[in-house]
Amino acid sequence: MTNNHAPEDADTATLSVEEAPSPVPSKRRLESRRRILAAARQLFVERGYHGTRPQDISKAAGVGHGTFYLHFADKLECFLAFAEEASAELEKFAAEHHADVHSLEEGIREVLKAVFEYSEENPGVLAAALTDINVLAVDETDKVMPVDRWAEQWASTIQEWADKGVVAPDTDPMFAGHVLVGMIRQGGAYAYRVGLEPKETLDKLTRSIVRSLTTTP
Amino acid sequence: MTNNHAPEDADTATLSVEEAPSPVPSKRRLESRRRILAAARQLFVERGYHGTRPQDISKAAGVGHGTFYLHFADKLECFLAFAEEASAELEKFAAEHHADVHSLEEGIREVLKAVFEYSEENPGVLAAALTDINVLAVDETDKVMPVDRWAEQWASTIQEWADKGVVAPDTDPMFAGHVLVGMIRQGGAYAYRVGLEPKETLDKLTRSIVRSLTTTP
Amino acid sequence: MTNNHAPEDADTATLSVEEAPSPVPSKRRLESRRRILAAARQLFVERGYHGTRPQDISKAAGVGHGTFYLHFADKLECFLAFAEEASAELEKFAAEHHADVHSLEEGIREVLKAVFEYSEENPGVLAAALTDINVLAVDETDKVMPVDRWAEQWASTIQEWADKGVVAPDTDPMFAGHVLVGMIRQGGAYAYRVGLEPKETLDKLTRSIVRSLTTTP
Amino acid sequence: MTNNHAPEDADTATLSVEEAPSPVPSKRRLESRRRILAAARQLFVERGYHGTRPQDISKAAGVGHGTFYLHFADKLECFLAFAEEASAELEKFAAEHHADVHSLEEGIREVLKAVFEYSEENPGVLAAALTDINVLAVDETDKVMPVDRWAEQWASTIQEWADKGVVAPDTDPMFAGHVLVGMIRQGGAYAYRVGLEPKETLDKLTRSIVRSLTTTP
DNA sequence: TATGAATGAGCATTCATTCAT
DNA sequence: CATGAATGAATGCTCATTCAT
Repeated sequence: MTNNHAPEDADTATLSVEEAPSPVPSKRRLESRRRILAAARQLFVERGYHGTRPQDISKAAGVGHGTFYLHFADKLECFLAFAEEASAELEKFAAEHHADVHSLEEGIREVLKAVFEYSEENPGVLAAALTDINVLAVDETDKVMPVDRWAEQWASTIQEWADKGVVAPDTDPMFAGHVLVGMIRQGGAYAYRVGLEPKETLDKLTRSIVRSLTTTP
Repeated sequence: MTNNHAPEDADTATLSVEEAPSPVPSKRRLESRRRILAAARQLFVERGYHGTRPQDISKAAGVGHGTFYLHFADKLECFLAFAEEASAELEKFAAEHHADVHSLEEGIREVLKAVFEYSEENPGVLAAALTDINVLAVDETDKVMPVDRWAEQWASTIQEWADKGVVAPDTDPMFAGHVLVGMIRQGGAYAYRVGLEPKETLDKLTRSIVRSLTTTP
Repeated sequence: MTNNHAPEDADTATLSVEEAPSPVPSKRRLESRRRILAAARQLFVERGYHGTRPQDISKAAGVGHGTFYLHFADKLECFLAFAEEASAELEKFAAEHHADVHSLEEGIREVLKAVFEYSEENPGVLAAALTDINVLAVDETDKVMPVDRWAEQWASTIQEWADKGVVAPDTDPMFAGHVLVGMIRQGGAYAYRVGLEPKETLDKLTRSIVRSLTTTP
Repeated sequence: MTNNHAPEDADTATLSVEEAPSPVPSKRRLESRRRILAAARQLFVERGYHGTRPQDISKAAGVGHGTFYLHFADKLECFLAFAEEASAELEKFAAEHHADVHSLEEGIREVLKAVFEYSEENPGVLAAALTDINVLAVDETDKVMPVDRWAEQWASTIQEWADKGVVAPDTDPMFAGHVLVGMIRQGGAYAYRVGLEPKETLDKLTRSIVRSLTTTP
């Protein structure tokens, strides 16, 4: 079908003789994609998925409308790329802010702090990126929601803590990861909406999460 | 609740002695609304907000397309009515399942049990009804999301517990209410997706929530 | 005029035994019609033909929506009844204001004065009533436009003047009647829009019309 | 004139060095617009504003429905473009037919002749183009009606005559311009409807107009 | 005679995507 | 590799009119 983007999933492209898919994505091409993603990010955050048209993105990116489809198979793919990007950024941000940690509480607080700082520097980005996929498109149940990937990351962190014995032994890391993401999401949204102090939000959320993971003997 | 939307207030200039626009909403009218809401519920659950057209609802309800707009000003109003309905049902369901409760844990478990039982009897309804309003329509920020109303209900329950001294004194009921809804939502969705046993889900969620609200001395 | 509206076209109703069309239009029926027409007048003036729905009229009249069609076959018939009413009113108004007239100029001035006074007492009514029928409905070419009836009235007045020899002998009364209505319409609309003094408008229009009808030897 | 309607101003945030949205409106684009306008003209004349749907225009123009909205923000804008076009055509037509003129009567006769000839070559176009804006859309009072622009053109012509002293000194050019348009409109419509000879119409109308503007000492 | 709930063809408009250049 | 004009199925909604009560 389309040739430049995705469809051939790594292993399937073997035979095709003509059209080697340009192994070195020319500088111009990369620049286009960068501009489109930047514009998409801004618009998805400002107007939401349904309020943003591919045309708007192209225009804001300063490229032709057709160029959009040179880089993304459709609107959803573009959104997922945006979500991915935000996710990666957050992870990097969190990694950089990883102070030395001596307790569970400190660890959680550090990560949350990174999340909130990222959110302050990139307002609205997380909220937009975590949008539920079911609401974006019907019958796309195969695709993985960004929010779930995030939960899985938390799960593995919790697993590490479990290995160290700092969380309650009856904790199911995967389940806890998802629950925890729910806490951050809903709690963060509420705090933002009512204008709660970042410090206070951090305190309250940390406390809730730590307690939900531990049991004092 | 209100549904007789009246685009024109129409004080009608003339004398008009009697007034009273429609004090008794006629059996036929009520039946229409009932059918439309029932169809809307089914379709919103099956296909989501964006996958459901007013026409589909009307057709499924067995009424004319125009009749839809006799009862709801627009699609969003219809969705909110559906969400409201589901919310009320859940509340009633929970109230009925209120066993005698002797501890915080027992209390939370009872409510969660009601929620999960309701969800089993009405699969998908809660997930649909809790859909984020920002994703439904752009610039409808004034409207209250069902999920927030639910959080507020939890908040008042938590407040009662706080008055009894069974939750940690440093608990902010409103914040905790939202956090708790996040836990249920995300945890419930995860459990449903991976097919976790209801009993197990209930145990895990109850444990997480109780811990998040208490601190053992 | 019409009461059971159109279907039996006066001469065709001879045989029908049952349903003598209620030769004495009950008081209630007349009252309904009166209310509807009054509401129609107000709305047609305020919002124009296309901006007014039969429902709006019924509601403003304080009658059921179906009642509208008990009195008028359709919206257009209702509009024409309104135009007719306005036309009759204006004629009556003009007749009452007929001072003794000793010259053509005086005669024209008197009629115009009546028209403007009527317009001041009934703002917008004439403008609305004179609406071009072609703009109201497609393929209703058989119906007579109010504006044409008005032109014909002017024509017969001009004929009288011609008989008295006060207008130029080469005047075609019918043509002149229409031209004159055009002058009043467009001139009046302009004067109203730019807020010209009534006195001044009257002077200017009278002057133009008198001149257009006479030739000084 | 302007037609590249740009719903979003879209300063596009990013750098964007080149700018210039579409300095040369591509041949294809112009051709599309031409076809749409031609189709619109035919349909507006044949069926009137309310009898013509954007879909009909697109279909008749042989373009997709969406293309219509690529060139006009909405139906009204398309109609106004049509009216503008007709107006410009008429003006050009009149300018070309400007014979040497030695008297007011001759001048008026020449212009009217041009108008009637244009109307004969383009039947119905003037009638359609002069449609009252209030009848097209409610609450668009800001837009200038073609008929008013025409009146203003007449006004300036009358002003020129006044400067030469060939019209009565008490003439208000602006008012007279509007009155005169009323005469042409209504008189022309009447003549067309009853099938008056063009020559005769021209004579009668010229006579009326000349007289309305002059006073013999 | 009156009602008002119901109707459904019809409307103006949008937008994700394609394709000729 | 890029463009932007073109597309047309689809959408949410209206409103003149009917008809069961």
